[in-house]
Amino acid sequence: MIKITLPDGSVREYEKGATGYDIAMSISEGLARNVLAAKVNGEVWDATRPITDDATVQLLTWNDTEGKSTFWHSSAHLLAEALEELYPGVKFGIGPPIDNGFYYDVDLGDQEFGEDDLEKVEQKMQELAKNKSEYTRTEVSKADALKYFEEKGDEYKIELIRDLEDGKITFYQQGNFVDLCKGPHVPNTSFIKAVKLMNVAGAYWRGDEKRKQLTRIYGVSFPKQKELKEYLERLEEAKKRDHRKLGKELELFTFSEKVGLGLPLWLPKGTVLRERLENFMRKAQIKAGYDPVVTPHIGSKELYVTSGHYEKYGEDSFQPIKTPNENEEFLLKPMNCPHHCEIYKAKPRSYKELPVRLAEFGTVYRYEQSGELHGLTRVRGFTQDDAHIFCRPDQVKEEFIKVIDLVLYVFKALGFDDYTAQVSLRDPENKTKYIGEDAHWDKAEREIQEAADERGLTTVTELGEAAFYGPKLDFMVKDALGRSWQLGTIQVDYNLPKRFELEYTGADNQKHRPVMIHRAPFGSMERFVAVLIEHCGGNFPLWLAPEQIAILPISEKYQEYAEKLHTILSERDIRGSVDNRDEKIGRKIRDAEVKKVPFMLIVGEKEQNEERVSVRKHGQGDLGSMPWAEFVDHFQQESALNLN
RNA sequence: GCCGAGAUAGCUCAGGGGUAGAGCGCUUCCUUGGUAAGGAAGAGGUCGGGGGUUCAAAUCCCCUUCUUGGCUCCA
Repeated sequence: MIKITLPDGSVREYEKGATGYDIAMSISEGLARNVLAAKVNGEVWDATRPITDDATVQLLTWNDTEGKSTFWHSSAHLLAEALEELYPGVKFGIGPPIDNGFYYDVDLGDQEFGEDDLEKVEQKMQELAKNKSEYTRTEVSKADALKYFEEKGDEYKIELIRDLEDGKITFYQQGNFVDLCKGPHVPNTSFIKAVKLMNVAGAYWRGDEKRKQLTRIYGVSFPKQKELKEYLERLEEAKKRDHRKLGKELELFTFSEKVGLGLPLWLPKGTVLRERLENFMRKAQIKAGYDPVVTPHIGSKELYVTSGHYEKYGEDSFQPIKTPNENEEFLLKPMNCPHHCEIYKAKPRSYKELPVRLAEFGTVYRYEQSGELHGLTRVRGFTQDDAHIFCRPDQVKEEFIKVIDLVLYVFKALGFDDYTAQVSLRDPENKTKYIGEDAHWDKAEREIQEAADERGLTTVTELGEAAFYGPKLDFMVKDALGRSWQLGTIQVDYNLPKRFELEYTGADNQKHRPVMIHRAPFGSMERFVAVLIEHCGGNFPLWLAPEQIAILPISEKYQEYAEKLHTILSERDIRGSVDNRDEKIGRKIRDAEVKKVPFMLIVGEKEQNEERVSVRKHGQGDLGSMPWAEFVDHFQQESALNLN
């Protein structure tokens, strides 16, 4: 007999070799039907794998993240089985579960595969699922594993096996399909009741663009048909919040082929929104001790040779522009920091004046691969809410913490509570990618982590994600479709001060080198606005709304009063317009609701005679009538709540 | 840049080898109204661009530009 400890702390005895499924059965049949896998001593196992020693066991169902990924992993195998039946000779790369479903990378040889083929594969998967084929696990020797795939002619699996340790290799088989896999899997294919293949994409083998591109098939699956339906509905809902769609509908921004790809044009309403945000940030920065500066959009090539950016990115950038006579080369600025370094150098600095914090809404231009451009989140010209802090080495951590506070203040003001703080460090395997001294890197990496800890941030650490000149702390936020974007960023840099020979005079009357911190709480105005649009679904906080009120006269008889109100409100910095179209009030209300205008002021005979307004709030309906002065008070209170 | 999908009226989209379609928007007229679409009429498109096949191409084929789902990249 063996002793099994369950998550509630209870201990039960079972026969040696009992499985997760057996344990579930002993609790309830309903649970047994839903068990997808079992976590045995912290490791996820098949629910059908015998447990031979005392263990702590947690049964995993669809409600557990690990249960879901087991389910999706098994679905990927089912996809592979279907593909093998439909496309004999297909070779397989990898087929893992992901956040929302699974994929399999396959090499279909000369056979063409497009989105039209997905349905056929989907049907085959459903057909195979009904066979209730068990996923069986076998341990194989490295030699046997290689032999199997050599005979099958699958060079990708062979490559994977070569990197594995003999004695730790397992195969899984369901139906006629055998795959190299460490598992675990759900007991059998009939668990998979609903499947949807989402799309096809190209993906380089092992993520290396120099290697062969495989066909990646993405799918999602569920234990119930209803859950698939709900998932697809949620996806539809999310698409309605897509900033590209709302940006067009709400007339915030546009693109023009003639202007160029990845170069956003801000429409009047989008500009109002952006300027509100900029002013908000300006105020916050002044309060935090920043000095605004302004620098040109271009800089001499020499500036970037000095900074090291030219060496690193010169080839992959917009190419230099030249003066007609002297042939001097200038670059569109891809960064603001070199300019700011020169501002720092404009006069001798004393340790007493540090930290110097130079802030600029600096527009930069970077060549991004055409396939990577995406709405406002990935563009070729964008404005950073940039600033560079020049401080003494002993001030780094304190300054870092102050910047974290600023970022958190901004996020809080805008209701961004669902973000991830990511500490991006060097790839320890590949230090040549980075410039600067080891000791500096180590100190900076340590200080970033300490600063994050002191502010209670939950962080994830990513190796190899650091900038080439220093480690950073990034704030990542997901868009409507679950894609992760970097917003705020804070980066320590020991490199540029050295390259630009920045100095300050210390208390010892000696020259010392300052440390630079690059930081941008929004990141870029473009990306931030994109994520903000999706975050609030186009229903902006009152202080940001491009149009805060719509004045709606019942008929043209009350237009004069409506115009008078408009003037009164404008004088009080309330943004809005009069809808004087020849339409009924119901229509005007509908249109203002669709445009997501926060307040509608309906004025007719009663209101005109008594100097009142009937107030209607977006999404809430009629709030009744009040004297216009009372509305102004109410409005100003509400818009002031948001720190602006 | 690479793989897949797409581009038809201002917007959202249907159609598909033989006279270019709908809804919304726009213009004009009627209507002067009370909390999410009043009525009528009208204007508006070389079907992204170029080439080919055909008696005939928006439709089929090739090239190209842009958009888009991914991959790679991202100072």
